[in-house]
Amino acid sequence: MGLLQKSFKPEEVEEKWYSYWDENGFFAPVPDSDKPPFCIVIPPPNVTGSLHMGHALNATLQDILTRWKKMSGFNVLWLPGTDHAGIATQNVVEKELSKDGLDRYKIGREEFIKRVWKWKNEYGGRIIHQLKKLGCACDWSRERFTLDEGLSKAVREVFVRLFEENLLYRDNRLINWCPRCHTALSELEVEYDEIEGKLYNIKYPLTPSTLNKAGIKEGYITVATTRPETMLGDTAVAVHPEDRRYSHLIGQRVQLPLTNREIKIIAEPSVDPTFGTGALKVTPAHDFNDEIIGKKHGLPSISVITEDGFMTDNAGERYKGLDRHECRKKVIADLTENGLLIDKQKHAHSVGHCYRCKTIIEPMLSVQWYVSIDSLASEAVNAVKKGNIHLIPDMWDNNYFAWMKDIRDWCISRQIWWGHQIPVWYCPECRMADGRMQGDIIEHIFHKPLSLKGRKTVSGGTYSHLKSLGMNHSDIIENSKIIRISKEVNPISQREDIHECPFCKSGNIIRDPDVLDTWFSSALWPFSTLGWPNDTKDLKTFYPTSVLVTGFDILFFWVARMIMMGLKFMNEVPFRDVYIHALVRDLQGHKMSKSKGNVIDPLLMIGEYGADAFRFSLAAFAAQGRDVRFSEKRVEGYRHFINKLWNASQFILNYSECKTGKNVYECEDNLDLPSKWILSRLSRTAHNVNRELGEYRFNDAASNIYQFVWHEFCDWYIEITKPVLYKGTQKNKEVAANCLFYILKKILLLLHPFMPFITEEIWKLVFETNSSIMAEDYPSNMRLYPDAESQMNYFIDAVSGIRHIRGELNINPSLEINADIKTLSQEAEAVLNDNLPAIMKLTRCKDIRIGGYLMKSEDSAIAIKNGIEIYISLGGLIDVRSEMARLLKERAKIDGEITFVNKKLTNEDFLKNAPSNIVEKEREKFDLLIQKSKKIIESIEILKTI
RNA sequence: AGGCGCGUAGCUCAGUGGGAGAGCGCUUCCUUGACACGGAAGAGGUCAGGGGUUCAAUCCCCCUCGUGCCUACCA
Repeated sequence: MGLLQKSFKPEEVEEKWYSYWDENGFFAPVPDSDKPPFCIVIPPPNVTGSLHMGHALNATLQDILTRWKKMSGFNVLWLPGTDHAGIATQNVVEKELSKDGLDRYKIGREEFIKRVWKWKNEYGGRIIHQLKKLGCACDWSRERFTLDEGLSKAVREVFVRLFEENLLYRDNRLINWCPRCHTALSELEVEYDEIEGKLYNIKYPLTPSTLNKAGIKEGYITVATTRPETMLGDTAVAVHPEDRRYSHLIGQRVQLPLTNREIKIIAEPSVDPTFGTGALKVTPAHDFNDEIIGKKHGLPSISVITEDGFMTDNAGERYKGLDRHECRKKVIADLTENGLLIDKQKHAHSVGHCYRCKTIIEPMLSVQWYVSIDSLASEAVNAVKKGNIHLIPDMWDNNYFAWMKDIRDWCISRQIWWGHQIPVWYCPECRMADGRMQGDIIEHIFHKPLSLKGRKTVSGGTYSHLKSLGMNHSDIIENSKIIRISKEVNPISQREDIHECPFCKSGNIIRDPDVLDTWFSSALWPFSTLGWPNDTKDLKTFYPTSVLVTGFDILFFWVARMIMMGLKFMNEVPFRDVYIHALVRDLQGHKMSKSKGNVIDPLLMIGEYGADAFRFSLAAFAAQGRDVRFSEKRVEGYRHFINKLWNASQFILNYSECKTGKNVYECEDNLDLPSKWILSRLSRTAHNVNRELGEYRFNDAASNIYQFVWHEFCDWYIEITKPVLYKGTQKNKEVAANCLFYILKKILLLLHPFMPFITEEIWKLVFETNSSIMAEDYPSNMRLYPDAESQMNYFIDAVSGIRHIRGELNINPSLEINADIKTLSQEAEAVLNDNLPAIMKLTRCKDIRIGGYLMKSEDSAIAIKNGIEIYISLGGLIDVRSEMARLLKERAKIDGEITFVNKKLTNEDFLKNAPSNIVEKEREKFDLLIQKSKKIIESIEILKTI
């Protein structure tokens, strides 16, 4: 029997037990098991990530479920992995490159991807390592990565099938562009922040012909804008058709300032006449609303900003090449100089930022790949409506439905290199319907201008043009990047890489340079990780998975898309339940972020308090539907709980020679009241914990166990067994020890999902076994003793009654006293008589008489608890009456619990005789109480007559 | 602007149509043979405010205020 150390040292056991479990296969499901399956796929953290509070909460909850289900007779798989996190990872590696003065174009695509893999292999395992520190029971033999071979195969299969079913298309439209990350983003990847900007009022002069027609010499229309630089790409001014101020100008023309272009004034009902001047400049190439107006009115789109955020040639000689922010200043200056800027006002508006790098995004016209989402989305809505998927808590339903209703086609192409390259090829040699070569509209730009045979320098051009200059296919591909593949070009999508055009057999085919949105591969995660598109055993066993545990921040990014893809490709939902947990905030309720400096590092918490205490805290914090304000103080509190458990175990261990190992229920007749009581309480606790875990009420489950272990088992039962263990008969000792060990065992089992390490440690030490606690059954369906539970109340009332008086009278705990207890029932009297030694021990009484009043002296006091009257005698040490009076006056206490012998002081009496220093407020309070109770009595009477 | 939440003890938060709770903090007492990371006894709340439904409301409904998030708009 190993003796326990003085205190529990988490750092000494966590590593040991984790590798023990892992090496002995406790984390893996059993092949061909006939147990029911239970499966969770982890929300794959970014390879670039390191564990933050959100991950810690997320992983802890999954681990609790995993371990609980495993112990409850399920064949459990918790499948781990990481996400390649396209933009985020590419950014990290690009930053590294820039330290060496390099960029990705200088080293080329192939070399760059090699470097990212190298980075991934070196640093990508960090978060996995951290999950292990937390104790996660993931099956690491099944660990996946969104870019590994199998998942890439799944991605390609999905892409090609969607392509074949015409659910994918390319289109030239306005997208959110991050000039820094140099890629398109989906609308979800744009974060809107309110910023204090300026609203500029600018004069657009009417053209001479317009003035002539109107017969006036001078005139202008004033437009309001927050983005003056985009005026260089304006193609109209729009006013509301019923706006009287402007109705005479509809159809007329204005001179676009700072350019030599004239634009039309159009009527457009979506213009809000009350905003600004009521006249809107229309820039279809750089604003989403303007794009809609432009399409409606057949306006041209003029791009004035490049992919890098600089002004294009279209912006005019004076502005081309300027940074977009610089250009704004210059435009303002020029307008001011020309007297065209009327004024500028402060104006708060929200501006989109890249969710990866926080750069202001730019609406930009470009050709991208899209998924037609409507049919997929309606199936996904049905799955939740029909109850095939439950969102928990269900308040998310509305959000989900609302978002799915307004969903737009999903832009899935990204102009970066790290990711799944789109499995599409284009043949520049094939001809289009109109007879042109497709190469005519595939445009290249050279990495650096190239001299051709010393006579000409080219910086780029269309594929056909470059060929006509004598360049061959590989010259073009190797020295240039593709800047545009027109949407007219015919894409060829294939499951296997192709090397020649299936139509004209040309070997000069060009692969689409873009990669897929990271979320495209994550959308397949629940089935791709189980082996799809192969028909694997895992897929058969574990799909659909049981529950997805995730934060609401990726409900749309990820959860909704998994539902769509799961339904589309597996014909079945990817999971039954979606448990949506809260966000972890700091104590002030702010989001934790590096820039705010309020981040709490989970690993520091584990180091300071141990993984068990930290995990238990997270579980206790995880109330549904509310964000978590993380308080380190509470973690400290739960570390105390661990210490309590450790010490209780140590105490029990001291009496191991007393136990016989007999099943406690076999000798049921020998069980005393407290033992039956604690067994019954244990049973109830286990029942509640099982129910609450099943309902994802982790905090309730945690607090139930906490309450039971500390305030029932330790505070009462252990204390009650002490006199038996110290001085009891051999037989009584045996019964008590058997019970103690039995309950400790069940407590460890109940706690294991929450605190895996300490429970395994104590398990091994106390029960001297070679088998793991993980292999045991979770407590459930134990015997209840309802009579014992109610009878024990007499015991507890008696003890706490005596203690209450002692406390109120400040009787020194070392002082032994006498007590007389009068009960109102035979049952109570019997219960107290049967348990006298324990009661005396717990209350430090030298004598307790039950049934009569022995000491009705002036020097005694009573407490009344649930029908038990308790008198205690103090041996003349204290003037009880004056002491009581002092206390009562001091606190103006009116609950009637404490009073004098022979003269029960009711509330009414007390107030009648109350000294004048009892404030009027107390009297009012009392009156209110009387009224209230009278009302209640009346209403009950009424109810009876009804 | 619309939607979804939240407002309960000094702090962090549970909770319920009939008794107002936990942890931490605070006060008093106690080192008694598991544990001072402990034990015992306490103080402390108009359950945001107002109205309604009900015999009965902290809980259900409505309004107001405060606060957070999501969606949309923001020329």
